[in-house]
Amino acid sequence: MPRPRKFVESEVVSSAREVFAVHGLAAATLDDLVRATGLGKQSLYNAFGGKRELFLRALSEDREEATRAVSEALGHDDASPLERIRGHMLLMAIEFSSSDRRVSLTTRALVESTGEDDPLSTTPKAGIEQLAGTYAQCLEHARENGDLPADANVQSLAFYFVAVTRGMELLGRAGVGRSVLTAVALDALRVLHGRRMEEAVEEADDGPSTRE
Amino acid sequence: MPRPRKFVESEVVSSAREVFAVHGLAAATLDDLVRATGLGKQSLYNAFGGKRELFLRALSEDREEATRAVSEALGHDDASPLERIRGHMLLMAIEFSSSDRRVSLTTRALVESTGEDDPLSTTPKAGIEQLAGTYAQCLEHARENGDLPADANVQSLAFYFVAVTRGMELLGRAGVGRSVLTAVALDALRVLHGRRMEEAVEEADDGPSTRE
DNA sequence: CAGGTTTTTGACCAGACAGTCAATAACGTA
DNA sequence: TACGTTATTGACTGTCTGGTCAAAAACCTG
Repeated sequence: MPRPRKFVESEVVSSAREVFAVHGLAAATLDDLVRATGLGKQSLYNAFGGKRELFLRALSEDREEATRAVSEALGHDDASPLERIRGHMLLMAIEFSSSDRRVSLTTRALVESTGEDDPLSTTPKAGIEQLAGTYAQCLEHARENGDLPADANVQSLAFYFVAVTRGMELLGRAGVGRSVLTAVALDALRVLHGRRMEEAVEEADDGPSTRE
Repeated sequence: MPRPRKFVESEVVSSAREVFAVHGLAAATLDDLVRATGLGKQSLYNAFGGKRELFLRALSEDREEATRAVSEALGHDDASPLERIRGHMLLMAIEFSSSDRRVSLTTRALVESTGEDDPLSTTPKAGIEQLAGTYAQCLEHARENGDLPADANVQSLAFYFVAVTRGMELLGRAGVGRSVLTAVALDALRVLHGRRMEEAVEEADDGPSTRE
């Protein structure tokens, strides 16, 4: 009997996520969100509770999507584990050098968080650990395959890849060019292969210096 | 004959930098700055022009200090170039896992910037390139020493180290523990050495998993 | 088709915030 | 010691923001 909602919650969260990815939590105004989602202020408030809560929802979605993306990229067995990681890192290089001004909500939350027990800090931390777990799984397979030395520390390597990815995101935001980012990704991968310098060279598509 | 200032500009910038490092540009209120610097609003305004301009000054200082720190760490010839980089990365691991809630203004500026031509974006970009230049110099020495293969791409490796450092900063902010960060740093360094797994293990001080 | 429940709408509010103004104070010099 | 210059002080302001309220609307069921 109650009046039904005119919106789909997940769609609203998606739109909000877009806004937050561009502006961040503090800089995004409620009006930005109202405009982007199409809902009225009060409806937003009824459904989510406020700007911060909405951000938290968007953050969860962001985390889920990131985890899913990495899981998929590393999960297919169309290639060896190491090749999958390679493909994934190269894809990230391309993504992070796209010109849109988006920043992952994980990074945004981390930077805007006010304390270690702030959900803005704990959620990203959990996300990072989950992501690292996904990498670790793939790396473990590689180790079992003999593609990685038996004494490889799969755990720390997993966090290493998360760190590199985060760093590449920031460099991309700074406007560092695609070729550099790709080279960085290939450098990062060399940790897994020992010394194979040639690869880094053959891949870089548009020269090693940044556009300017 | 004019009335002299009661403050030293560089000290004010330093205090402001502290505030911005904790809160960021948007979230820092003018009152925070007034309290931290000891100046009145109007004095701040006279001397610098406003919050944003003050941030830009602090950002410059941040960039200079970062560059100087890396230059010094990589410049001494008390050790081989590669050993210097190693020492530096391990130091970063420790620094980034300290519990203070500071974030480099470079990272903050990048995240809060609104466009690629925004000084909040261009300054960090220049800083990153300058930093990469410093790394490149050190790596070049290593290459000349024969500590690096002749075909090593010193340029991209330099950006690689900047990226890893940035990533470690973010992980530290998320509360990832010192041992993990140290292990990450050591993993990152393996790019330079080929495959030497043992090092990563012997160095990690308090176990490879994060505290929780 | 009427009633109950919830959403929507749009006006409203109190607080905070960056920035300004005008008056006062402090200094060096002449 | 008086004057000109610049710093300081503290009160002021207009705007914007997140959040709230109350009335109207929409839907489903009985």
